[in-house]
Amino acid sequence: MTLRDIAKALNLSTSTVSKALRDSYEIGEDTKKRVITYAEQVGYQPNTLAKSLKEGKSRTIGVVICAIDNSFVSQMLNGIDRVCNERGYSIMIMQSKESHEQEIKCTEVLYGRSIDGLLISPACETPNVDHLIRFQQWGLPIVLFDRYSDELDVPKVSINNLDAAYQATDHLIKNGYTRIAVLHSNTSLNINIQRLEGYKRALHNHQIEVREQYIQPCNLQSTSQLEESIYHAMEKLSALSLPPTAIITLSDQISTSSIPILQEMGYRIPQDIALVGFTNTNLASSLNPPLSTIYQPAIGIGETAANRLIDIIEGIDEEEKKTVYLDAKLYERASSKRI
Amino acid sequence: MTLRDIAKALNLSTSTVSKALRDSYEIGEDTKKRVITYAEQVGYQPNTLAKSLKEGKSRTIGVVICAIDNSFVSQMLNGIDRVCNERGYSIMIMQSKESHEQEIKCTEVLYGRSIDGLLISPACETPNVDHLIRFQQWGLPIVLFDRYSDELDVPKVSINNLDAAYQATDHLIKNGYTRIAVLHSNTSLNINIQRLEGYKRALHNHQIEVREQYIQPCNLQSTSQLEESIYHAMEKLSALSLPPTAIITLSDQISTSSIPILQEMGYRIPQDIALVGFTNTNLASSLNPPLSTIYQPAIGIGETAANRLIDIIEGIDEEEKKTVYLDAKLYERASSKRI
DNA sequence: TTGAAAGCGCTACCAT
DNA sequence: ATGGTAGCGCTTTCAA
Repeated sequence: MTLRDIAKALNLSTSTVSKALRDSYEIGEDTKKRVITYAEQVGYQPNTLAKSLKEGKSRTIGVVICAIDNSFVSQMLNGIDRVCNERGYSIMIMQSKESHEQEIKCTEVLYGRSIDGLLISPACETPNVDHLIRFQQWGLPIVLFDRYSDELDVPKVSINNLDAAYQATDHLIKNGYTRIAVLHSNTSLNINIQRLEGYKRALHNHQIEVREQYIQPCNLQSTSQLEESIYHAMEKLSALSLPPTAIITLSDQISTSSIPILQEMGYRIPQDIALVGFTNTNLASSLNPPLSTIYQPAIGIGETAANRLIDIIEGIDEEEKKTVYLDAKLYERASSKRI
Repeated sequence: MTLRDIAKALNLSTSTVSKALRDSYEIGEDTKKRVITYAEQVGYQPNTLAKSLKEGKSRTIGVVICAIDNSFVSQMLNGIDRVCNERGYSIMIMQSKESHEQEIKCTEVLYGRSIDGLLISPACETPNVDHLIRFQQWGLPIVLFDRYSDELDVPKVSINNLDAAYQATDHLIKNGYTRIAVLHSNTSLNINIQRLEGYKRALHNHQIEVREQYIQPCNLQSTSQLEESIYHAMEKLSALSLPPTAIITLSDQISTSSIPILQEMGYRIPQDIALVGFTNTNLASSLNPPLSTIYQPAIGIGETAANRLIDIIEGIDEEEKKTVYLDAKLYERASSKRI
């Protein structure tokens, strides 16, 4: 059922029908009524593809994330989705699976599908943004969310990563822990660098020496590689002459994967090792023991990023380059209590 | 950068360029090379919109789920995504938020966006499928996954719901529990009916009377309503003259929401109340106590559904109406151990 | 107030 | 082997 079909049936021209359905002032009330009634009756659905092609915009936003099946990520997507629906945009989600190559493929597919803008949280693997710079030069609006890189001059939405890691570390120190290790994402993405910096700064402010052996990278490429790398990191840490008495896991993926592994390895938490994790799972308080967490405003990150991107697309953004940092929140629970 | 731009630059016609890029036998090798080289050099990206409009297919699949931020759902989406990527389709995901009205809106938006097919897991609210029947009559291929309704004559992919609930109930009975309550999704969707049926059949096979007061509906509309309804259900159950000694939660949403609530209400698990939950969270074994679960092959459900839908779209499906039931698996953990 | 026609970028048919 | 052209469904300008 197309405009032409309606036009033929009502003995009108397609342009009249088009205008009538868009409630144009040019069309008489009676004609409008006739058209609208008929269209409803036959269940006319405008062809968005044709409209998009004609108008040069698709009202579709591309979203690239590392993996969809992660509580933090899916909450951000929820925020993005809410805003996009509200403002009349559809989203096309693709997963980079932390692979740089895959990420490039995702962006190319999305660009080919005429997205009006791109929301992307880059893969950990190689924080190279040449492909994004190319798309930016071609005029594609881009907003980075959660993970970001300073190499790309676009709006960014994230949290106060330094502060979040500082809070976690400071909390552990105040609870009597001084030998604190971190499990991080092994990427030079800003988000990771900043979190490591927050960790170091907290140690420094408490006159605690930073030990490089306490800083262990994890491999996020796949679940199995992540689990393996956490296992190896823990083995390395426990083999140290001064093994750590506390651990901070710097991402949701690492946190949720670490918990079962630590338990399997026989660590008692917090007696053998205290734990604070960056994670948004709503099961944190139900874990054994309840997990102290750095909780990020995931929905807010998604909403803010989507709103900013659409603002840019629609040309109503003022300070478009300013990065927005939301606040993460520390929830103190038993996994990091003073012993 | 369009075909015409390339054609102009190389002094060719658009049709020649089009054919050259699609490696047509009609085009000479040298011309092909010239075109391909130039296209790569200027970073030509074909306009998928135009292609879709022309060809009458978008290579896009619409996916409607209740909510994206749920471990089970996001795992299914992961499976769908994998298959779609592999087979050259993009997906457009929309959330019904368990609202029937919202679900209709989702399907209409997706249909308007010229999807080639629809993967849908209907909302709990009102299992009315008239809108789907309409789309089906208009020729839109549809596959139901996870949740399904017999009212709609399309391929379905789910699990052996009756068997899954039977397993959970049987397990509890064998561990000595006879007063077993269920928290269910309050929907007449097949999936829920079947699970309740499995529960009843297990009781029956063990000569245990089915008490209707033990069967409590929950309201999935929103997180807060869900939590409230679980709370009320538990209050009702504990007020009974013979309160239950075990509970089965019949969906991922209910399971993950129940755990913190039961703990807050002061129930000791399994001493005061044993628990078996339908859930795919990978934190089940890390909970306090480790949670016995019915684990569904979520990725497999997604993959199977996506493959069947694409088979239908591409006309290579044979037994297209047969429903596929995958097996769920019971993991026995401490939350339901014999006391 | 209504209609004719061009054109968005692409493919496919038919000429050359 | 290459090119011209119609047309996918829509919006928009200009004419009637």
